[in-house]
Amino acid sequence: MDVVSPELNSLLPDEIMDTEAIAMEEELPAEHLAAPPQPEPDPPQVPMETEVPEIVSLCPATTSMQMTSTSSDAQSSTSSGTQLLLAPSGLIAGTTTTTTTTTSAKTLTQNLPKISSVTVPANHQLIINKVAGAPAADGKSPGTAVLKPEGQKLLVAGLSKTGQPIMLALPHTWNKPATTQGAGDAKGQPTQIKMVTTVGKPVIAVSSASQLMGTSTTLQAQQLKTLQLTKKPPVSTAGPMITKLIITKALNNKGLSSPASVAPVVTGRVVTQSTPVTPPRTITIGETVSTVPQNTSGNSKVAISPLKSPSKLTVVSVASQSPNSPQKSVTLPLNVALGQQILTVQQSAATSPAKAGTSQSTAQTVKPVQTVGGVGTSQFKTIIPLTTPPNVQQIQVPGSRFHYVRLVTATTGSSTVQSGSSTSTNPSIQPAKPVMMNAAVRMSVPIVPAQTVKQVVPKPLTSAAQVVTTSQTPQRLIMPATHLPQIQPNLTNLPPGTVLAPAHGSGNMGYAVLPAPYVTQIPQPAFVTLTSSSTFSTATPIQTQARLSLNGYCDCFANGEFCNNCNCVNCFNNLDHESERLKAIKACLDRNPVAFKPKIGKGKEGESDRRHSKGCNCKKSGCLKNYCECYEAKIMCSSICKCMGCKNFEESPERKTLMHLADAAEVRVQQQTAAKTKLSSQISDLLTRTTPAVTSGGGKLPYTFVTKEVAEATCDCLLEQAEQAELTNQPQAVAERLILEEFGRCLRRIISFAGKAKTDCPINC
DNA sequence: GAGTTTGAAACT
DNA sequence: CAGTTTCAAACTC
Repeated sequence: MDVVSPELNSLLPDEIMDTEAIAMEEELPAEHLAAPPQPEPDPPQVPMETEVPEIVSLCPATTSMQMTSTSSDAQSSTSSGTQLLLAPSGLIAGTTTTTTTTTSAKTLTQNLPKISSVTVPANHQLIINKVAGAPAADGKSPGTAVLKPEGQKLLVAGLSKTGQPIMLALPHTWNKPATTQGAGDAKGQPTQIKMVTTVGKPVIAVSSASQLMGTSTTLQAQQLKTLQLTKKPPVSTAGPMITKLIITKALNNKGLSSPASVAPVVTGRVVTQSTPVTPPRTITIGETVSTVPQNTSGNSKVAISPLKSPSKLTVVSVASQSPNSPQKSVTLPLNVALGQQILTVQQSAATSPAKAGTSQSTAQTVKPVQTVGGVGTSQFKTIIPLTTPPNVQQIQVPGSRFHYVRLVTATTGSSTVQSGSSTSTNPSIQPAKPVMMNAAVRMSVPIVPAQTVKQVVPKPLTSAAQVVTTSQTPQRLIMPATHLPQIQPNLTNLPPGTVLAPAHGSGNMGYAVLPAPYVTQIPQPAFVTLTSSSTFSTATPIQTQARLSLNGYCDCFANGEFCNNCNCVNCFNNLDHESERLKAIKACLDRNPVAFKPKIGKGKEGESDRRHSKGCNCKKSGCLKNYCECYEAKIMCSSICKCMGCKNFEESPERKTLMHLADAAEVRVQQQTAAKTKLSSQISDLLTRTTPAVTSGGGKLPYTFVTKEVAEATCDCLLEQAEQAELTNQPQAVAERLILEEFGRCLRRIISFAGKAKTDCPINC
């Protein structure tokens, strides 16, 4: 079924729709770590999947994101991806039993490298050593890195609460970045992935290869746990490259055995994000675990390092609607998080597992979002699994940073099905929840800008996903009006940057990703549009005035955000002009594929080593004014800058002086502000207190002598006192005391004058 | 607050 | 790819 109407397709950037454009094989030749013994033609790639340069899905259950759909039109496979399954051999059979029907997944399981040993250190890390001689090392393509039999290690961290280890499959391509690193330990040493799950700041490190830039993990209640890792190879490579490692953990609810009794099977998929030149690559690692139905996952949190991206992402899973078929694996594409960092993953218990699938029409309440480790909540992204996953469709726009989620929640049974031609023909949709066209409302939700990662998420083609495509409408959240009272409050409560991602297949859970501006800007009433009014003004040409708000000059637009509280005039960068906005986005991406990527990226060193992605081009400012983007970002210019007369480098005395002065000025301003605030409150309080005490005199009250002039003079005295204290380097406590003493003297003088005035002129002079 | 400067992005 | 134009923010007065 089509998720995007042809009209909409025309509006979307090429990166979105042109699945052929991003052929991962070009730069990242498909490498099957566990290649089938016999050369097998790759199945036709699904458009959205092909956008992913490399998709590795080893675990059938977890690959449902791309392959769960069993309908005839379901996506075929992810064969192009490198695949490596690192799991005890005996567990492999269990994985095949779960769900997947794709051939690639089966073949993968047949050729999984065997793990020779599993080491569980005390720090919740699991090291898996691959057995030598794994069939994966054939080296299908020239660029293929080969797992070294002797030491390919996979370090899995963060054992789930149930004790199930999360294992990461490490495709041999993982080593590729290492080869280009130039580090001494790049070659010859076993590649090791470390995944340390700490509440505060998760760290995922890949030894000897590259540095991970960030991670994001989403756990789908009861059924899946996905983890995204972002890896960035050394800068020395041709261009910035970011690899995302997605770990998907599928939990089999029916499993009654103890958590420890069943070993998890891991599949992996790695997405490598790179510059336009370098196609992204994705590794997804999934884990199929039989667990106790109730919350095996509990509230597992995976903190992810807040890396370069200022936007952070919080992942919160909500109780899913009970799947009718627990065995059905539900995979949730987590790459919706894009470049955003996921800080928290909260996995909630399933509500009612035994509930019949057909009755799950009502949206369940979204659990409160839990945010961990961040201050600027406005920048946090939240992934909240929705309870109506079958009705959630996610459309991601690779490279565009914009991701769209279409939610089609179940409506009443009497509701009629959408007008679209595609859905009615699909028999699989019939049992699914029909969407009332007249009553349904749609919500437009452009999703989080992928700042660093070219998103690769297959179109949700599952039968459950309802297509209410009214031709020109862009990707939207579609919800029945009757459910809005339930859903909207949830959305309202969502922290900015909520991520709603769909569940596929039997999907019991959906996620939505909403950037903060999208949530905050759009008033809820405006957020919902009746589908009946499908006349979305797509034909409206972008007028001159509109262009002003939709070109790169607008920071909001450049940041992939809606304008909010801006001073723009005739702004088109809002939901009311979605089509125009999409056109503008497309135009921008056509001109510059990385137009929506953050300018400040990560350097080759640690996280703190940020640097401008393109470098500045300053000529007159010496890179010591805010004209310079590097200086503005408080980073030093790098070798890629083309500035002239640059003084923004480490040893620059001008820079040091400037920084020192700036710091001193800032401190001074803060102190003065604090002092003023405190004194102001004290004066106000004092005047309030003195009011009743002096009213009996019949004369002019003392505080009436505190005229504006007197108050200003008093403040001058106090400020002078503060400055003197500062100049003499008095401690703050002493300074405050001096100021208060001065204030006391001023007050006594005022009172004294008031008394004199009353004496001299008892009759209200 | 108006005018100038500046550099990024768009445009050619 | 280089030069020019446009634009909005930074900066100055």
